[in-house]
Amino acid sequence: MATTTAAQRREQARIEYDAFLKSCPTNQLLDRISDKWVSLVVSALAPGPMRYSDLGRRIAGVSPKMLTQTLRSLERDGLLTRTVTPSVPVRVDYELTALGQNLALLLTAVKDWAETHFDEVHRSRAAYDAGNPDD
Amino acid sequence: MATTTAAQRREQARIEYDAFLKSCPTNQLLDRISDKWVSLVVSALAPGPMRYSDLGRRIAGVSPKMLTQTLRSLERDGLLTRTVTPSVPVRVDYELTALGQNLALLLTAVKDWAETHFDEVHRSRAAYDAGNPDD
DNA sequence: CGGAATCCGAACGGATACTG
DNA sequence: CAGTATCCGTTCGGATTCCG
Repeated sequence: MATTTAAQRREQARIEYDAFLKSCPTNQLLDRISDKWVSLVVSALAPGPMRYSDLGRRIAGVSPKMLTQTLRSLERDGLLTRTVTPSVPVRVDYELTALGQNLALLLTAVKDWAETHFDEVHRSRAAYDAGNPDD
Repeated sequence: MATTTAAQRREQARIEYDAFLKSCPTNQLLDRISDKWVSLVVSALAPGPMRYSDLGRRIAGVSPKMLTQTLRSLERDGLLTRTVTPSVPVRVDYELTALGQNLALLLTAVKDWAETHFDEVHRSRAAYDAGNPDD
């Protein structure tokens, strides 16, 4: 019976471990906000409310699918509100909640960091690549 | 010749646009640091240097592949240094650079935010899901 | 110990087309 | 205008195996 014990133990460990990971709130939430589109959307909405197509134009490179998907998840997480105005052409506004504004401060800081230190990173990259040309 | 113009124009626009995106430093770098493993590794290394296997144990859930991959990209970007000590069993230490420490402050703040506000987010999620059970 | 290489399923994400 | 639905290539990332 020793033939299956190792595999079984590993499987068992994997299951328990998986449950542990799913129960770890930080990991979950961190994974959610560590998303490219999340950063961009939240940063874009930081100054004030914006319409769907305005967001699409401002963010540049986002597909309708990703934009909607990101907005939905942010709405679900209570980071922004979605307001539908049933005019002749429908109008939908998105606005950060207090919680969202809170997060925006952090993400904007990260964005600023990226802008500020990009040249350093870029130089470091070039130096690294010069050392390992065949990577 | 109008038959191909539309497609060609779209293709052309896509190429130009792609070049624009690739030339946009912020987007690039933001995408890089908006990574789950990057946050975790940088946070883990914030207090001080750590060995490869210590990182693997501390981060919990990272595969050797992802850990190495993340460490390599961070080293390439000049956010950490890799020091090999050729002992009998090889020993490799990873340590944040000044730039890495700098980023660590921000990412740790984000991590703390996630821990602090998780319950709010979780409640919001439950409420949202209650309203749209068949999503 | 600290990786590198490979395989492979799952998920991400873009393009397109259609709806209300 | 503000999406939704589908297709489909690309990437992510875990498991496994092997090397110095």
